[in-house]
Amino acid sequence: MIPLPPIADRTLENMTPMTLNQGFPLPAEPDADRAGGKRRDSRIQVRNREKILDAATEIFSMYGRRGATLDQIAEKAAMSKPNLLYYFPSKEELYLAVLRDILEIWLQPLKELDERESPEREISAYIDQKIRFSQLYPTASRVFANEIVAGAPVLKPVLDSYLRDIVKKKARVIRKWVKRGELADVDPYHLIMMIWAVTQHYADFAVQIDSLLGKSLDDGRFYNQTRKHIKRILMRGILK
Amino acid sequence: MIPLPPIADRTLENMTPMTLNQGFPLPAEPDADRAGGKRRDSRIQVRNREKILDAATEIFSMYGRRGATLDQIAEKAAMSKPNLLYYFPSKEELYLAVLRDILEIWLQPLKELDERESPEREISAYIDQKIRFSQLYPTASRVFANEIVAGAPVLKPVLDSYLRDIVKKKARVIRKWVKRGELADVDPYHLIMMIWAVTQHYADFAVQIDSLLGKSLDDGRFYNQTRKHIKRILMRGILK
DNA sequence: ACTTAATTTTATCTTTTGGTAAAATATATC
DNA sequence: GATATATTTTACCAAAAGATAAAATTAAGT
Repeated sequence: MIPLPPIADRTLENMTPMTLNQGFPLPAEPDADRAGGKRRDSRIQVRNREKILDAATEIFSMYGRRGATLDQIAEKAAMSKPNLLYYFPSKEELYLAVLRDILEIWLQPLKELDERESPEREISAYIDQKIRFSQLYPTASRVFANEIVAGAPVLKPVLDSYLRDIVKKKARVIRKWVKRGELADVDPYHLIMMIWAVTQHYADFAVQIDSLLGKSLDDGRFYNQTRKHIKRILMRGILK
Repeated sequence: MIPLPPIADRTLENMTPMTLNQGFPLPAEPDADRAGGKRRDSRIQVRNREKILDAATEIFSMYGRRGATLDQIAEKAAMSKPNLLYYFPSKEELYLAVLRDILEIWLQPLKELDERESPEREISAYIDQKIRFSQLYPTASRVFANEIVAGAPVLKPVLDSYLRDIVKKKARVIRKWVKRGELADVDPYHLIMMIWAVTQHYADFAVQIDSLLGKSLDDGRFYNQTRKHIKRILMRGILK
């Protein structure tokens, strides 16, 4: 992951898992609670689970939930398939674990839209965070995209409940800004969709962008140019 | 497919395959040219190939190139697997055929950007065409999205050559508008990306939109609201 | 109606894949 | 250093999946 100077103090990187994990709606792992005598979280456990999750993210991003194979993931994680299955009991569980991790960081920024601040500041910060996510976790973004494009076979319940509620709440915030006359008369939902679409595009369709421009968000200059350009057009489009 | 009144005379529907097929850069099927004695294009051929392509589009859109299985496609097309393989010699060939069909209609609208017209008119028409594509061919759009998200394993060469050239040409058109002072100082490439991202989003992430809004582009009212909203924000963002 | 060619079905083969069993090795604890 | 526990490897299995062969059926041309 490419370390770039944080844009604001409200960055994805310095959020603790604790913060992120609050109220997360995917069924949590049974976790074989520590009371059961088994020591979890040994150094080796942590390291290997992480290795596997990284490998899985990459493979799932390229081949999708069904197309990815445990053999590929195991190879990328430099371990045998049964060894991998020692850490995650099945492919489906592994996929779920990957999605859980992604959603944690994907959902966070939206929650922070604060009606007490100006829309200019808040929406600008939101766009920053979204595009930063695209830069920091492009493969994760692609796994997510793949899941949604495929019809959200696994995430549908989450979209229908959790995400729906958050977005509804934030749509109200945007509507308030409009009523206050701080924002042009935009539909909150379409605005949010637009921001998602544009920012995620640079991660999800990275190959295309690379083909057309020979650039990626890894390139700091391109990253900033993209960020500013998106913000310029969108902000112009929605501010009064 | 939902027939809606055409927006302008320049619609996707009334373009002939002839028009679309010009210069298309994916290796064409061997086609066992008719000279070889074998009659092609019997009624039954045409009907079955179409049935298969439709089924394949749907299955590939849900499971991706690797995740889709011939059994699923055959079932959806209501024929046996060997029978399917009688029409398309392999899964890979079938996937290619599907992509070919999609690209034909996907690429067309961009080619029509005309510098002699006003950017207001041309970009507006372009957005219309793109969102119309999302409405008419959402599953096709998803197959394409899947291919790109997966890293364009099959289409990469096309992106690197054909698409690249078209986009470069059209970027020049946009740049000309900017120089003439008819358009704000926008980067042509980012503008094109933005239009793609926003318009395709409504097809590719349709489940998400359905979860959040309970609507889809099939709904004529929603279609028009979306179209106008996108155009309002984008046009405001880029016009002088 | 008869013959030829096109289409479809049945049976089958091989490879890939998710997953298990059990033995072997390494690690930690006393 | 012995013992228990955690981790890894090897060998394997059953189901799924892409593909082929060849027989059976249907349609077309005369």
